[in-house]
Amino acid sequence: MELSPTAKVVCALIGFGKRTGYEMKQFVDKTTRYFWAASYGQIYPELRRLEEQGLVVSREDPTGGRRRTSYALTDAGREALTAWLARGDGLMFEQRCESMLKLFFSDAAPELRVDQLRSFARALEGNLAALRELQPLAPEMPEGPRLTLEFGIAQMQFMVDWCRRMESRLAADAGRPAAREEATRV
Amino acid sequence: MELSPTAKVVCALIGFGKRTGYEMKQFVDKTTRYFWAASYGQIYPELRRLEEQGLVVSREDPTGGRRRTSYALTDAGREALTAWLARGDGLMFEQRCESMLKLFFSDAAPELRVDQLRSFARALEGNLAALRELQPLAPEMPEGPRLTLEFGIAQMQFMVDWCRRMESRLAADAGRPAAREEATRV
DNA sequence: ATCCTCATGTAACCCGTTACATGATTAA
DNA sequence: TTAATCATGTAACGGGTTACATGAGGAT
Repeated sequence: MELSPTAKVVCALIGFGKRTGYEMKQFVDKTTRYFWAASYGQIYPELRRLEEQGLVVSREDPTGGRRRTSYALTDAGREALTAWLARGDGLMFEQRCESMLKLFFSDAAPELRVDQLRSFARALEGNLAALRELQPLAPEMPEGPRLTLEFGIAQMQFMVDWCRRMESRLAADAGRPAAREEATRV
Repeated sequence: MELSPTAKVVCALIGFGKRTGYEMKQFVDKTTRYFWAASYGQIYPELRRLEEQGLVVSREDPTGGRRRTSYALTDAGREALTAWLARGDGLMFEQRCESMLKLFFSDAAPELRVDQLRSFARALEGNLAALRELQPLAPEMPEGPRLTLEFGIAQMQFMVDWCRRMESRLAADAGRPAAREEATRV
C-alpha cells in the first residue's frame, strides 16, 4: 500500500496523537514546517481519502455545539505507517532557496552581493528565533521531535554563520581587488 | 514586470551565457539543482512565454543539420533581471526532507532511528561527493557560482557530521540498555 | 457588538515532474 | 550499426497554495 506524500504525514500525525485536521495543521505549522509543510487544502481531502482506503476511521466528536471530526488509525493504517518508517527509501532532501539562486547569479550585479547575504542572514535569524522559542519545551518532547528541533537550530545557526563569514570575507576582498584594479587600470 | 519563478532562472541563465534550452537544463542539473531545479517541461514553455513578453529574443542557430534555437536577453529582459537581483524579497528558504520527517516521527519505531540516520548520512555523502567533483573548477568560476558551491559543500558536510554525531550519541544511549539486554539474554 | 480562535471544507490556480515523441549527429 | 549525445518539445498527471466560504464559541 503506497502512501502519497501527504498521506504519510497525516498518518504519522494521527499516530502522534493529533486527531483533527485543524489540530494537525496547527501542529505542522509549529513544528515540521521547516522540513515538511502541509496546508488545509491537502489535509482535509487526504483524511477523506485515507478513510475510503480504510487506513483511518473518523468519529464525530463535537465540543459543545461546535462540530469536530476526530480520526484514528485502523490496523491497516498503523501497519502502513510503520512500513513507511521502516522502508529505507525516501532519503530525498530538496531545497528551494531564492537567495542562493541570486547569489549564484550575483556576478550580473556584484555590488548587491553583500546586501543579499545580509538580508538572507536576517531572514534566517527569524527562523532561528522561532525555533529557539520551542527549545524550552524540548525536555518534555519525545526524542524524535527533540532531535529534529536540535537539527533545525543547528542548521539555521550554521547558515547564519556562513552568511556572516561570507559577508566579512567579501567586505575584506572588496578593498584589495579594488586596489589591484586601480593599479593595473589607471 | 513580475517574473514567474522559472522566468527568473531562465533570464538569469541567459544572462550567464547559456543560450539554448538544452544547455540551460544541463547546466542547472550540474550546478544550481541543489537549491533550485528546473525541467525541460518548464524551460521550453517559459522561453516561449518570455519571447511573447518581449524579454528575450530567439534566433535559429543550427549546428550542421541539427536545428537549434538560441536566446538572448532584450533590454527589457536585462532590466527585469537586474531588477529581480536588486529586489530585497525572495528570501525564502524551503526544504522538503523526508528523512527529517521520519526522524520526527521515529518514536513510533525507535529501533529504526539509527538506521534512518545512517542511510540519510550516506545519501548526503553522495551529494557531497558530486559537489566535491566540481571543486577543482572553482578557481575558474565567477564569484557567484564559487560561493554557492562552497556553501553547498559546507552545508552537506554540516549535515553529514550532524547525522554521524547523532548516530553515535544514540548508539551510546543505547549502549547501556543493549548491555543490559545482553546480560539478560546471554 | 466585535473580534479572535476553533473548525471544516473546497475551487481555482500555479507549478512542476514524468514520460514520451521526434530526429539529427557523433563516437564506439 | 548501434548507442550515446545534442536538441526540442508537449500532454498528462500529481501535488500544493491561496483564497474564500461557513459557522459556532469564547473573550473584550
